[in-house]
Amino acid sequence: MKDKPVQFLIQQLNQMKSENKKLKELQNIVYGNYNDLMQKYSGDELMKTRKRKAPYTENYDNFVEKNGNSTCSCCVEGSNGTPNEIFSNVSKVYVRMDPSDMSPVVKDGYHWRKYGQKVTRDNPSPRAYYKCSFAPTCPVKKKVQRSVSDPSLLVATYEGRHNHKSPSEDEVSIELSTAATEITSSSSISKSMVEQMASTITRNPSFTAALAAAVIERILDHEKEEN
DNA sequence: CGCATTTGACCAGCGC
DNA sequence: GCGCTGGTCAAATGCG
Repeated sequence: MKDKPVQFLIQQLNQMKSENKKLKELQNIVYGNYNDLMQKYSGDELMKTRKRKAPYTENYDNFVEKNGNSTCSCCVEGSNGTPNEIFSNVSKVYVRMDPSDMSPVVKDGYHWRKYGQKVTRDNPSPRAYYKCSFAPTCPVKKKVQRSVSDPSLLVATYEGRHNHKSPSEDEVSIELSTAATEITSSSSISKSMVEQMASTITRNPSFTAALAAAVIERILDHEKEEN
């Protein structure tokens, strides 16, 4: 009886490892695309194409199509500590939304305060501007706008780095550690309870997005350490 | 009543 | 210098 929840958690762990492997493959694709871009444009040429000092590429539709990722719920792009400063501290997250859900909200586990909205020239969908409100000193901002070619795809552009942990990351770790404590300290825990807990966590869109955000953060931290 | 959101005004960068 | 555009501010408004 006691082994079943443990086996279930091991199964979940293997599943997470599998997903982690997929994320690594995605990361390699992103770096490949990034290197292609860097070869095509020198930093000066890239800046010449910018009306403003936008520190990132706008060509996210090409990115999605290149990877044939039309059904993925979440894709990431971005880099840090690269030789070219214009790409630093900026990342993009692509979130496919339910077509019936027209609210331009990306659930990524952080708390955001909307401070502006603007209709831009190249996209009829309004662009929303958010600041991280979880920590008063957190400098992170994000812009959220629907893709021109695919209105069900939300493009969230993050600028800066969080100087605090993700709230949802805390929640998830608390839930997991609580489950682990209960499993090891009690033999009466039911399998259905564990399954329900795992199901609740994995079906939560904010968990998925928060996981992606956490992976990006780890990658950026790793790169920063290497440089 | 307090907080978050909305939205028009304002500012700054860029091209002409 | 002027107009266009993206980004930010802050007063007004809405909601729990």
